[in-house]
Amino acid sequence: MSENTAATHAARTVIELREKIISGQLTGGTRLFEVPLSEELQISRTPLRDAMSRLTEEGLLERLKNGGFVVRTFTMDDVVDAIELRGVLEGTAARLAAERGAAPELLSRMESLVSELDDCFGEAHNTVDFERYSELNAEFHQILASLSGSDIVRREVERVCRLPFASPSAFLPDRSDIVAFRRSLQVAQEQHRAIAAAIAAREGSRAEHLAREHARTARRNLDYVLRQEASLRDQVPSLAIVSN
Amino acid sequence: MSENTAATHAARTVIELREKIISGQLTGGTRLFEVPLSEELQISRTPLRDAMSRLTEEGLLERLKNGGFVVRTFTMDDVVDAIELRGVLEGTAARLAAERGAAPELLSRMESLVSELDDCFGEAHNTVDFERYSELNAEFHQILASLSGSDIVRREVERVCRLPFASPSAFLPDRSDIVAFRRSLQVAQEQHRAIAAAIAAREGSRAEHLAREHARTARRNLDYVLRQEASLRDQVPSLAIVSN
DNA sequence: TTCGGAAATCGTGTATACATTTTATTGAAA
DNA sequence: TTTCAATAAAATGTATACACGATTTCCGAA
Repeated sequence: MSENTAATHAARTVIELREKIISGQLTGGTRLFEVPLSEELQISRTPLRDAMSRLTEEGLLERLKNGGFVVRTFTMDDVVDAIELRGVLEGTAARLAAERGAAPELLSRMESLVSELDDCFGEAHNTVDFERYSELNAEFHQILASLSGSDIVRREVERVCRLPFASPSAFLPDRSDIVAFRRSLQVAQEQHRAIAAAIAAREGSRAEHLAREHARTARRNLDYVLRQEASLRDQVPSLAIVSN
Repeated sequence: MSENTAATHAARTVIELREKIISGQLTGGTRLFEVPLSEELQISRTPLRDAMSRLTEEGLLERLKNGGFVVRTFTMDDVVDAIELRGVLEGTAARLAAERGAAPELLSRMESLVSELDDCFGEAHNTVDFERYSELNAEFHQILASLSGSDIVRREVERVCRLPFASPSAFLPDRSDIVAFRRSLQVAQEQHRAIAAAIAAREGSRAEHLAREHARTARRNLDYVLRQEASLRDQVPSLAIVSN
């Protein structure tokens, strides 16, 4: 039982339904009928509709033409495209930050994040503090989204990152025993460093293309999961939402 | 009774509120209180909330932390950034269409649109069929969004275009007597031709940068309106939503 | 005067009954 | 058998009453 202590029924229902969709319990194309679902969730139709509407804003549901909601269907192509799109948008955030100049506090925070990320790699070859890396990585990307000072750009970057498989943390490999994965973390960290440096040096085009390539690290990990070790797929929570 | 014959009260209210927001009648930051607004619109709170939720999906309203909705505020910086973002996203659509290959029917439709757009320019120097140009231009951009075959990309391109000032038709100048405007139409049309050619030739990078530059035509027109003839601003409907 | 807190007010959250539309079913005629 | 229309059912649309929470107001005490 999830001890879900949100203020309102609608907010709690958003969390419950989101969890069921992301986990694959509610599969793409499933229509959500108000009456049976509200009975199952033990709330009335009013907060349920509110919750479904918010999940539509979030991109997890779609409205049907003549009323009603369905769970949005995501294919593996969508995953690839969403990652590409994150790269494009983060690249734009990076380029604009470089061209227009980044806020000094944010830029220096980004630079110290790079140092802290360095510290996640231990002396021994295959020790990495994943939990810490993951947290810092999330903050790095969040700052990148804000760094250009454009609300419009930040908003759209954060929007695409809300899709579970397009999030910067979606394919962070948590198994340092796989050589390819450990190396990809090191490559990604070098990209973090280069992105921060390019922005600081006002090198817009370089910053943009670095950020794009950085997103492709996620795609590379995805490809590895799918091609090299298909059995891994079921262990990647981000992919539970994807239709087969 | 309003001439607005939508099926449901909610749908009609979406249209009414959208119109009031876009026209500047409801200014950014205005909070929409449910009880008085529902009385004014002569509907109950239920369809009103539904309508406001849909307008939030559309990006015209925002949800407040403790409930309620406000009209989203747009600054002139937001207009510039949204145009830039449209360029980035249309550029991505163009690049992917080139790299992955465009559907033949769509590509040939795009090519014939280029021809039809040519025909909008009359023999005489300053005659242009604006209405037809505007329609064809809208279809060109709609096809561009779809041309990569990626639903994710198409969806996000169309999303940013939904902001009234970021639409490809937002700053189509309708006065051929102003030399700078007439020339900008001709430049834009040459860009249409080049974009279609680059996609057909599978030149991804060229297609991307052409589409970006094409969006900057809108920005150039915007700058002209603001700097050269400030008095024009009130005549541009797309800018009514922008705060002063 | 200033601060704290109780009470009133304002506004959204929720449940529910009923209306309307959409979709499915059924049966008769071609 | 197929098709169409009438009808039943299912599902969403809408109104409304009441609950709850947040905010503001106002009064009394320090």
